[in-house]
Amino acid sequence: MNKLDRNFYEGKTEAVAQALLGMYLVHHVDARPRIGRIVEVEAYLGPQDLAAHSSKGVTARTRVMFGPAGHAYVYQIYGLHYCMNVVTEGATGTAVLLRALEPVENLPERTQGPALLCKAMQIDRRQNGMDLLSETFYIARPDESPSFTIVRRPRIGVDYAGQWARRLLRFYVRGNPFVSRA
DNA sequence: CTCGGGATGCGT
DNA sequence: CGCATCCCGAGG
Repeated sequence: MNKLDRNFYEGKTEAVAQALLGMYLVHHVDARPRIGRIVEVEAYLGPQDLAAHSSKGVTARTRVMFGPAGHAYVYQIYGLHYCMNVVTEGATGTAVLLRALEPVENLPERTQGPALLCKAMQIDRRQNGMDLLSETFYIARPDESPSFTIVRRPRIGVDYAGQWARRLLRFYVRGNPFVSRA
């Protein structure tokens, strides 16, 4: 496994989103690595993207989105769930939401959906703002990855975002059983 | 300060 | 389709 470097995250958001498919998300909890293969993501393109939290500008909540690439933006939703994003580009308010994992090591079976992903990986507000170049929380390229086809679809749950809701910014691995809402 | 609603998941 | 459950961001 090869940990992704800063340069990877600084790429254009749509490209980074697609490149994250097949990568391994790793979180060491109690000295045991929880590992999942990323199989579904969504790109959020910055302040002009009405579906993105950064469309509200820089606030206490979106501060991390406007920070350096390669950090985790974790937020609470509906009062009880968490969702994790990877900040991209750099100080641009852009990010990629991680929506589903295929369990690889030390994970429960239910990892399909952004909140289940966080629950399985034990990710919550404590990980907000963490640098993904750390020793215990990072994303890595596996030594070998099976080839796959990427499917593009509209993002989930952003109907309020007008024309932005129609953009094909959700990407997933075709045929993978862990993709949410098949 | 109040208040409306949300990048979800689960049960009915 | 309703609900849990909390905090963000807007407005007074």
